[in-house]
Amino acid sequence: MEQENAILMLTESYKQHPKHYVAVDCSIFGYEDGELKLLLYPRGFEPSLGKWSLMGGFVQENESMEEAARRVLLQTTGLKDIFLEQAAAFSKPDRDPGARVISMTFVALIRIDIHDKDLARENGAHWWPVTKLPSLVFDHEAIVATGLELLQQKASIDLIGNELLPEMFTLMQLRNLYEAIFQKSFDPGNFRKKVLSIGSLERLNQKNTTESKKGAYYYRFKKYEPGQRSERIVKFP
Amino acid sequence: MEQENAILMLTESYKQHPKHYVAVDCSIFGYEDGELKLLLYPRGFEPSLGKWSLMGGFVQENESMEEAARRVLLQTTGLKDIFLEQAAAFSKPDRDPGARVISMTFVALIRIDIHDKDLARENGAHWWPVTKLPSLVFDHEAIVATGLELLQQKASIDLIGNELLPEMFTLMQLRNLYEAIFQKSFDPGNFRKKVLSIGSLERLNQKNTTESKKGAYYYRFKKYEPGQRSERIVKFP
DNA sequence: CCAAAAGTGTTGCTTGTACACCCATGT
DNA sequence: ACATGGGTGTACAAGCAACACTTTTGG
Repeated sequence: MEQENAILMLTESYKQHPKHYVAVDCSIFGYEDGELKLLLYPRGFEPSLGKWSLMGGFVQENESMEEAARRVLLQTTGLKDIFLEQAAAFSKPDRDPGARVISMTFVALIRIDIHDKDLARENGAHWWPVTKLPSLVFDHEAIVATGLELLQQKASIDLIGNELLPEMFTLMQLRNLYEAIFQKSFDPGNFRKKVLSIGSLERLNQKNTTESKKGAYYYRFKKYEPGQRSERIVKFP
Repeated sequence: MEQENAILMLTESYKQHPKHYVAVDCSIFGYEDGELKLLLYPRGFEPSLGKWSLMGGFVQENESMEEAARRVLLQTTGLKDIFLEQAAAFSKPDRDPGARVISMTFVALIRIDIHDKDLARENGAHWWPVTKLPSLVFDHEAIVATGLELLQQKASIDLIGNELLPEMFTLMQLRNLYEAIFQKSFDPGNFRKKVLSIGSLERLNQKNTTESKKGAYYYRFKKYEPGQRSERIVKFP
């Protein structure tokens, strides 16, 4: 602690403290076939070589944790400028049996349809439905659980589909996404009214006729306009 | 990244990565004289010796970040078993000019009336009203802002007074606390009904007569009983 | 008596929910 | 024609904000 070594009062005073490996681990969520999915990798090195794992990497000297996470995302999905948010830190000394590694975890949301599938395949990546996850390395199951909670909390105030759905989507697709996130079903009529009342969606003049006979209007998220912040907050579920 | 060095496939593979100083910084909130206050310290070593700072410490080899934060809290306030929660990580490479330090930040809530005032005085600690904070070292102002947001969010679902008020308190005291946290005023009648509807307070048979002529019943938080979780969620503000 | 806080009641508005009901159309 | 999803309307309950009103008692 500081007071014990106040005598030094130098940059030197940092030096008596230990340094640690610091990693970022990303819970990468996507949405496909009506299911919320998580991108997992067979771990590429010991310990636990080959077991399923979140994608992660070590924080380098010249980068922040966010930058490290973006680097990892770019290297594994080919995507930049994606939704990425800090979740929680995991720091039990023995959480990684290979070495003492402190891990900051992130939640990323991506559109499965536009990520680089070749890059993912190269790394042995696989999309797992969140309802049927395999057992994971170390404490990664707890990390995912925390990330999923954050996602639900986020979705309950922000209307997040933008990050997970294609550019244009029907309200049924948005509802299915929310049902996948919250693992419960919503009344179609009420969901429609709730979601439209927020005012952040705009209806297009095209219809999707593949999922119903009548055809459903496509919607998309309005471009974010500063100054015109959404007043109305709607809580799910 | 992992795949580049899959050849190693050894614990050795960690070794090519840099290590970092990892610190914990605590936003310690208390409540006194109708104001929400933050505990600050004059920094004890260079750089920025003497400037106001959050209390922090470095994570040691054998402890988690939570343990490090609890150690810091114990050393500076004499309190253990207090409310402590992870907030956010701050990791810009140049955030601390003395060295590259990655900081995990925590929010702590304590009852000012029971903390060790001698210990605090010894370290030069001072309680500052959150509405009149001095300028802080490095990025600590951003850390406090994040912590305060977390506190407000917490208070808007959990009814937190337990951590900040004395054992027994009147509803007016609780309301004043909430007004200090949210920096706005609440209708006394509505606040009373809202807060009692949650069902986590119990009325005692004693009255406080110092703050009003009529006298107001004291309340306290019910002991947490597992199984009997509060169903009702009430949102503030 | 009066000011000030304690405590209760009333009213009207906004939301959420359950559910009925018509529309359009591919099979 | 009918099943399926699209889309709208209604009716009721719940929750909340605003505010009126009554109680108590020290000064």
